[in-house]
Amino acid sequence: MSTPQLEKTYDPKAVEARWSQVWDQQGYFHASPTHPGQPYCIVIPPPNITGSLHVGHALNHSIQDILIRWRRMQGRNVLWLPGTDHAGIATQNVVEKQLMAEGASRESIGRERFIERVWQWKTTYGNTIVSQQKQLGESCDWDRLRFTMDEGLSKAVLEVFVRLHEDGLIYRGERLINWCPRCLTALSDIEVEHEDVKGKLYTIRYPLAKDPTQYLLVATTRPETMLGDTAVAVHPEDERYRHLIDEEVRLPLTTRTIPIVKDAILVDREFGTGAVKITPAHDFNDEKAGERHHLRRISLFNEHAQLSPLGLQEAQVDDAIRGELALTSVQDARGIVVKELDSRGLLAATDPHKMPIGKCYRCKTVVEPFLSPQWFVKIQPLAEPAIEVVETGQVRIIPEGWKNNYLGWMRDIKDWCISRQIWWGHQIPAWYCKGCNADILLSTKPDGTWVIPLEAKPIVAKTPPTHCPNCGGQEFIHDPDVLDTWFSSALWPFSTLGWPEQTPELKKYYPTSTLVTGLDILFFWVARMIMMGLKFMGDVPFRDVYIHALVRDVEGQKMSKSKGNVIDPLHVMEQFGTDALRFTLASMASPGRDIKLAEERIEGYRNFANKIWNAARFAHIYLAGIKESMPPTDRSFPGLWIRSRLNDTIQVVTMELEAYRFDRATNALYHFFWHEYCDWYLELIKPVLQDTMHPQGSATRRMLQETLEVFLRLLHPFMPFISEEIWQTLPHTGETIVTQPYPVTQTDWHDPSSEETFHLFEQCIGLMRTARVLLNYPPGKEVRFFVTHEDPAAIVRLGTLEQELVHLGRGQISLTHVSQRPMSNVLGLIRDGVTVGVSVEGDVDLNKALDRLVKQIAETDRESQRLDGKLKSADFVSKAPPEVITDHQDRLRALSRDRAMLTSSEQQLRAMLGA
RNA sequence: AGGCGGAUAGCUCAGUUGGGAGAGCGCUGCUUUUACAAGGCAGAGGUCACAGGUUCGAUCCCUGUUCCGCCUACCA
Repeated sequence: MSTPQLEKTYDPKAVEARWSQVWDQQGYFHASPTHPGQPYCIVIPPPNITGSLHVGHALNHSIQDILIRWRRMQGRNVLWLPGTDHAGIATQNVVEKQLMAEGASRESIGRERFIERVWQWKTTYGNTIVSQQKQLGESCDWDRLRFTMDEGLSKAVLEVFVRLHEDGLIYRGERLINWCPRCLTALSDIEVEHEDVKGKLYTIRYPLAKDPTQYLLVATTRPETMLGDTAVAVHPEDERYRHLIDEEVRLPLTTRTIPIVKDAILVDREFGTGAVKITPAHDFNDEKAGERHHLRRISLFNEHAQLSPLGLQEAQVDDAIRGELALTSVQDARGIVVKELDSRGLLAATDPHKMPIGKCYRCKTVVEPFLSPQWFVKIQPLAEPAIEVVETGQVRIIPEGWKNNYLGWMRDIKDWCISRQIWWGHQIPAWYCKGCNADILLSTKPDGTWVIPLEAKPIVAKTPPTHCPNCGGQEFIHDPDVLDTWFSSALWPFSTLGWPEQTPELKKYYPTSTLVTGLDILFFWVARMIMMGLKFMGDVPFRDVYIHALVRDVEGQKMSKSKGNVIDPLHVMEQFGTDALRFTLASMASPGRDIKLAEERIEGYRNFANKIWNAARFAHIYLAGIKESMPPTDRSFPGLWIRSRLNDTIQVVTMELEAYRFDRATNALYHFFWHEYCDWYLELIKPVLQDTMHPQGSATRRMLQETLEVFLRLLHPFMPFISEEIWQTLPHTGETIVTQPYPVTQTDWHDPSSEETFHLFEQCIGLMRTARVLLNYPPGKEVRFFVTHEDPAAIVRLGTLEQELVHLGRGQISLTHVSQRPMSNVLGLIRDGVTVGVSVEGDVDLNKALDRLVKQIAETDRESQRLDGKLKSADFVSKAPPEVITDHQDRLRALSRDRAMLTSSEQQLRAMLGA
């Protein structure tokens, strides 16, 4: 419990450290299926164990924490389930680097010891991000922290794999897959990033077999793959080539001849020469074309993307260049092939050409289409129900614009390659009987890894088989591949809740409520969770998917370490406070727009935190006597007005949270507190508070205390630390703001009358202050004001505010009827019917005031003419709705009323200037 | 190539049944007054990208154009 003596500026560091510890120790975030209330559950998108908190996490987690704290305060049975994922390739890379530094390698220590090393690494470094999350104030149930390689989650993975296999939805196949020659593993389609590069388009002469003096011109961007061509395709309706169909060409640099086939799908007559080489083992389109024409697949490369001697042999490459080509990289091979074609007069042209290339999303190495046996998920049957639940709105995607993005991708989805040739991850639960597969299981790689040919018969089971059901053999080889990390992530919403066990948690919290994520993993993760959730739980994994923006730098560039434009959230939290960072991110989370984050914005909200802090300091000066909260009896204008505004703010914030409009919710909080509560309310009640004998004193102090306390609860999900810190110093019940009820609107707080009065008051004070500035009167100077209004009711209203007008206007106030206002030595300012006259004293420059009046008259005239023009239009009067016409008429009348006053005031000024 | 999004004040962005253009930051002037100079007060600043259309009326709805961004993709 902190003392009410608050420092002059808010120092977040000590406060944050203290409260994160208390919250955690007291178990306020602990969830239980036995708690009361409607369940509200979010599972965190598991950050990867090699990562540390970046600003994207900060945004993602801040939003979730806002939702979670808000729902918790609303009395829901809240569970925010944290965890991390094992990030197969990334983590393996990190540990391999460590080994390399020690002069060792994964291969040298072997699979078992390598995996031990990874676990060791995970224990030492894998929780970095978790402690950083706690620093951000995340109110996760940390007791339930999960990891994708945990025993329970691994059990779920086995269960899912085996059941999908039984259902025929997992199969082994030999197909072209994306292969990273650096990571030495397969990648799924979406783990490949496409990028346009400047390449070259080579046009090559393929001599006709029956007449080698004639050529077919073939264009390609990858000449080195021509060695593996098994056909050339032309369009069936292309007059240029129709006579060549079913003829053969001699494949340059080889001793082979290959057929010319017709293919309307592959060939675009407009592009290049209209003739396309088909290389089924090195291009995804060619693979399909090869199937259509029953072509042989010649795989040229080894796993390092070097030309393999075996491949060169199979391709019947000329002996003369085979030695030169063997074990060269793609780049080198290209040079050799092009040089060789050129020297033989077969290179017809080389043109610059822009083309897309695929890169590994983890290491940015150029990915090769590679022919190899892999495990796949047959995705179509899983995708169909996952499309339906989004179409019917059982899963809502917010903002809705992304829905089509999702549906489009899902409708065109391709089978998912789930096997990875790495060691860190869930090893595939498939075994091969040594006896049955004796003939084909002979080869092993240098590192001891078995190569499992496609023909091998796997036994898929949750536990290793003891004897072969076929031959009774008892020796087995475990499939060396591991599963794609996203395979286990796809089970996250139910595996973390205990599935396949039917735990109370699973029953209570599944389906979860909301998933908060960035667009970048909509396909990687969200789509797959929906498919797996429907398949294994028979229900959607979550009701709402909120997709937030990407955080970019001030210039709108993606943040990256190499560009040096990364904003480190921990540094920002250190500098400006965690609450400021959270509030900033929330305030910028407008739907459908990326966030350009600049430090100045965070500084601005640091100032907001400080403003709240100082308002609390102010309150403490006068709340010393109040030890417990009591219902306010304040019936004064400032109290009723601010309570009405607070009520409205509660309504807006709640509504915007329901709509996931964090930007608008924060704006409402900011505007209310700074520009209504501090600028007006606190200023208005100062005279009452400062007069210890004031009859309204007690009631005013209670209202001050109550409104501040309610505001802090309203603010808490957004700025958890400062709200807790201040709340603790105010009279309160309960031990923490974390579990207090979220404010709800109250009909008797709504007070339109005092809001209307305030509007009038604000205009009046505004004119008084403007007048002071126009006449260069010092702020402290006692000035005499004459306030009038055309509407007698408004004068009565203003009459009740005389004390307040005197206080904030800093001068004497005379409320008079319009006809009675003094006409000499007075500057009159007018706005919306309010007239404020200021006595002109001393030697002041009136030209500034005159300029303002002249300008205002011109504006008034312009607007009057616009309105008058509309009202004179027969079309407008006959077709516009009556209330719009009335409104126009009212505004025109008010303008001409103001104008009369303005010109009269102008004349007075001119008279004074002339004198 | 296709799809989606964006273009509003110097900057970052709000702005829904179409009817007087807003905020924050920055800027200018005044101001150290007892919650806060990380403050207070006042103020300047905008053909709502461009061209058409629908409408009595368009920042908003429709069509087209330009520019920027993102995603998807098999132009070899």
